[in-house]
Amino acid sequence: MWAFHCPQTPQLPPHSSSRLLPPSKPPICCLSLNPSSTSTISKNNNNHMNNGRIQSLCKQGHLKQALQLLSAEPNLNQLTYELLLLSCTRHHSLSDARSVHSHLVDNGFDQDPFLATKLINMYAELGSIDHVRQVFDKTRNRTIYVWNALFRSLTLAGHGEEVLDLYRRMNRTGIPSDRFTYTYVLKACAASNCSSSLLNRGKEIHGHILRHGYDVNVHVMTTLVDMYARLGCVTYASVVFREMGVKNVVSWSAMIACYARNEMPFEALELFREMMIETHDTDPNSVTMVSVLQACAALAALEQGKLLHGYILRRGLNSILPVISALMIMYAKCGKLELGQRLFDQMDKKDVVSWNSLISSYGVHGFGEKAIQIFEEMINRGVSPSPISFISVLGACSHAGLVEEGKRLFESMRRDHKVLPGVEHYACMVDLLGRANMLEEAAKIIEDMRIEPGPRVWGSLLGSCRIHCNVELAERASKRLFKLEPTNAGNYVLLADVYAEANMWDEVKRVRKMLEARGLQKIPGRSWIEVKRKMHSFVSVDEFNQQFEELHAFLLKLCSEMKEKGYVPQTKVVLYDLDEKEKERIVLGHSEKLAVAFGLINTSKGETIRITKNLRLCEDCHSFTKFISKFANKEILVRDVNRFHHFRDGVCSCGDYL
DNA sequence: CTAGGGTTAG
Repeated sequence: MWAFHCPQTPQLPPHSSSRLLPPSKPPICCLSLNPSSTSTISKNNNNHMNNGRIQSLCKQGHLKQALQLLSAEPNLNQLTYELLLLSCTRHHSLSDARSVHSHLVDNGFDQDPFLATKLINMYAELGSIDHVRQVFDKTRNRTIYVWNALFRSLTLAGHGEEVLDLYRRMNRTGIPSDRFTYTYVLKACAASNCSSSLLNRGKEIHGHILRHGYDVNVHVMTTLVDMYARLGCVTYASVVFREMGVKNVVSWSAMIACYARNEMPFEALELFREMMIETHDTDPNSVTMVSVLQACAALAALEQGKLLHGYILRRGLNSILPVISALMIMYAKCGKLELGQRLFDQMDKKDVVSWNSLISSYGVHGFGEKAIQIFEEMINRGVSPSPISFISVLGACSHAGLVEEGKRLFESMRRDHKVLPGVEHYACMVDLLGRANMLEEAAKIIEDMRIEPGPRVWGSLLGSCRIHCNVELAERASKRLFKLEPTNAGNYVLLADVYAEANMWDEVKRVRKMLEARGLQKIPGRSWIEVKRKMHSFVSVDEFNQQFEELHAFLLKLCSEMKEKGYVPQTKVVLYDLDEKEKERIVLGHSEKLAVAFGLINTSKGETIRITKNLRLCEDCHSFTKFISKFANKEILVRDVNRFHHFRDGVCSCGDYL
């Protein structure tokens, strides 16, 4: 039904329709106003000089002098006000903006929708959202430009929900949206913190877009892909993407980024390949490369990553900072820390993200002291640490068990660097203390938090409780977590792990029932390995895999040999109360061990094995792999869902903190 | 006044 909208083609009136609006006349007469034949000019003749002088002072950046003329000049025209407002924006001066605004009000220009748009954009730029709302509220003639300016400002300031409410209001007034409106409201849907109601709003807007024929607009459709991507609806995103008639490099990049962001790195690489093969006029650019590199990093696909590096060099994209950061991280996560360091050393310009990338590179490899050292060097070079610098360095402390250093850095962040701790930082601290078995202190940190502890924080605590088998605290943390993210299966599994460790089998059963009752299930374990530039995939106890028999026999033999040398299967990871032999059989069928076996058979002597997993590495696979790295003298790299393990000579870079 | 990207983590 066309309740409030008329079906219309997206052809739009030129922006300047209301540009030369005389201040006090009602807007209706302005719509057909011909800019070249208006009374405005003759009216302005007598002060034409002052307008001209103020305008040129604005253009030259002399805002203060322009403002001095302003006080003695009541007859300014629209263009002069526009230039004054732009100049205030450029000078970041809210007080000057206020005085130009009130001058404009005094002279009856405050109902000019063109200037209202400019005022809104200016206040948004100056960070004063209250003034944005005020201008909007006082503007009676709300053209689509005025609405769009409001939506844009509120969206950029993170007031997504408010935009969606206002969008409803606009629809009720009967003003049709244009292509800009759609991009802003879609962004507002995506920018708000994920909730299912937002997804419904997004779908509703999607419907409006189709009904009004805007599905031919590349910008609108790309934003739609991105919205679904950010809300985690990969399927919707890909349907929209596939049905787009015209795609450009931005649309392709948005879809590739969607896969990379939603833990589907395979699909990201596959789509990239498709883009390379099937499009003739859309070459990937630096933005595309960044997402593809992330996918390689997630898969620890070093060979693919090296090919991309070559391509980046050939295309001359190798001096773009985001590309280099992404390359550094890719190399680090593929176990080639020194290659990332070399890239860093060769950069002639570095920004804070380059530094952060290096810090976290050392962090994931378990080199905590080195990470701190780089962090300090960054500060000494005059680069201010960002919130993420602290997450990176605190994460590194936590991996390396550097409790005191971590505390010291946490205290310095607000005091010395004016960085306010966010939930992520608290999560790092909880992790740091929790891993070091200072669980009470970790719980205390949460109690003392001034902001609402999110799922990350409670998740850190639960994770630590699992390591140190603290049933009581684990129950407290999971209670909160089940409320905050009821559909995250991982939390239930963690709690069940704690109970199993404590031999509380009835409780294990109870948690499993909770999972089932909510229609959730443990995600089946899956591992990938790159051999000769090809990825091979394994599922736990995968009888359908053609090589399963061979691999399983190989593992059985290996296992018994290792047992003689002291390997003890960690069967407690099996969450069923079965007998020991059966448990051993189950853990030996874990996908990661199949991948390790495949790697041992199919790689040459000095070659590193690189494996990726969709879940956390289980304790048995971890100790098994540690053992093998010594026993078979193999370097093995495993990329977890949330961590990175570099096994060498019987030890792991994670320091046994899974 | 429109669209895509870097560093983080249980």
